[in-house]
Amino acid sequence: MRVSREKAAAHRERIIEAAGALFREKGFGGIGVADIMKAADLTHGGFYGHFASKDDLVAEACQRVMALAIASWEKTAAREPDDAFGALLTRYLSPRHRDDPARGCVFAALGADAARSGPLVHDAFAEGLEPLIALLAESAPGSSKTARRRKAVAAMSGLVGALLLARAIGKRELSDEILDATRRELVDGRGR
Amino acid sequence: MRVSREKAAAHRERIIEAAGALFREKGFGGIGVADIMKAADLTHGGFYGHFASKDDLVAEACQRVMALAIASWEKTAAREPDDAFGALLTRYLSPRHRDDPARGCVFAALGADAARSGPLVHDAFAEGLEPLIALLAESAPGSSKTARRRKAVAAMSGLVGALLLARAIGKRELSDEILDATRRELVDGRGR
DNA sequence: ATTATCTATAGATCTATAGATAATGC
DNA sequence: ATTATCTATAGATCTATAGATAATGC
Repeated sequence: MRVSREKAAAHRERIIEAAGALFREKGFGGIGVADIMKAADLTHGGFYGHFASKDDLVAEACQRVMALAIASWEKTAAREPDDAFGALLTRYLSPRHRDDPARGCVFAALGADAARSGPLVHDAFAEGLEPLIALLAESAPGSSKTARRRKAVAAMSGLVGALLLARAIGKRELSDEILDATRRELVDGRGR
Repeated sequence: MRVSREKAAAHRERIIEAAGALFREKGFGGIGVADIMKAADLTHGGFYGHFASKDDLVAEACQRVMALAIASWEKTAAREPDDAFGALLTRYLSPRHRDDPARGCVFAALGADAARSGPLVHDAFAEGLEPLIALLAESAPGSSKTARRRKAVAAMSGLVGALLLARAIGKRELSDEILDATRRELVDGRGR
């Protein structure tokens, strides 16, 4: 049955939200439109009233997740004005983040999927990454702006790689070591 | 028609080799058994004489790729005995490596896929990662064995994350910056 | 009258298997 | 006789669409 224009807009939001979590958990190809609609409490066929295609939803869901990530990072940085760099890194490299990919970093969860996607997703990822690097650069150590930028980019690489590796391997011990060692090198090794 | 026992073993190798490249290029779910067999110049149905299931091949192909990676890293380290650490990092963070995922690092290409796989693949990834870290630790800077190990783990994170991000984003400029900045931080920033 | 949603299904694709075929190797 | 490979297909799943339904909003 038909619903109001307002409710339809809310349904669209529910689809995007469900997709954002399910894509991160299972990959772009690992979850189908029908299951996403079921998670949003809607029927399969209704999907194509909201989106032109699954790819369309992929791009939209990624953009949404990245916008939320930027806001979340900004909040963390504002909460710890004296050590935003350390706070951001420590939060990112927590076991809690490792164990909850559905609500975590989209680059670690879907970076490889994005590399295999079309230019639409490629560009969305570039536009989502830039603000995070810029935010890191603000509080990164270094005497010049260039040095801070470089440190921010390298830190971002370390974060994403550590989370990816920590999730990929089976041994809990090595997984914990990866998070700890990367955090210590990036956070404690600042005084150069 | 039937072939000799020797040729059948060679066919098995061809399947593993084709799978190693195609999985890295398209992901575990992005390529089917039929296409892998076609790449190995065999017919679809013959697959199940060589492997019990697609998952079986996934594990076998990953193990093969990781064994080759260890040998390749050892060769690079041996070729540059005075600066194995720098040589390994520079080679890994090259545009050439970024642009050829089918023959590149399995952790950057399939880490997220592995995280979504069963314990068989999880364990294979852990066993493939450990030797690479150990090799890095041999030539990593640091006064103690513990410090070198920590640096090796953090460097591994930086490598994998940089490659993943460089491939995920569309903008060539930012992609190049990620490789360069991570390399400079990890290689040049050793003198602590 | 318009339109958001639902049911049902077409068409494509993918894993796995069954049974036939033909060359190897005891 | 054994067995590696091939042909053909069952059964499941996935994207996308067509047509019906029913509530909204002019």
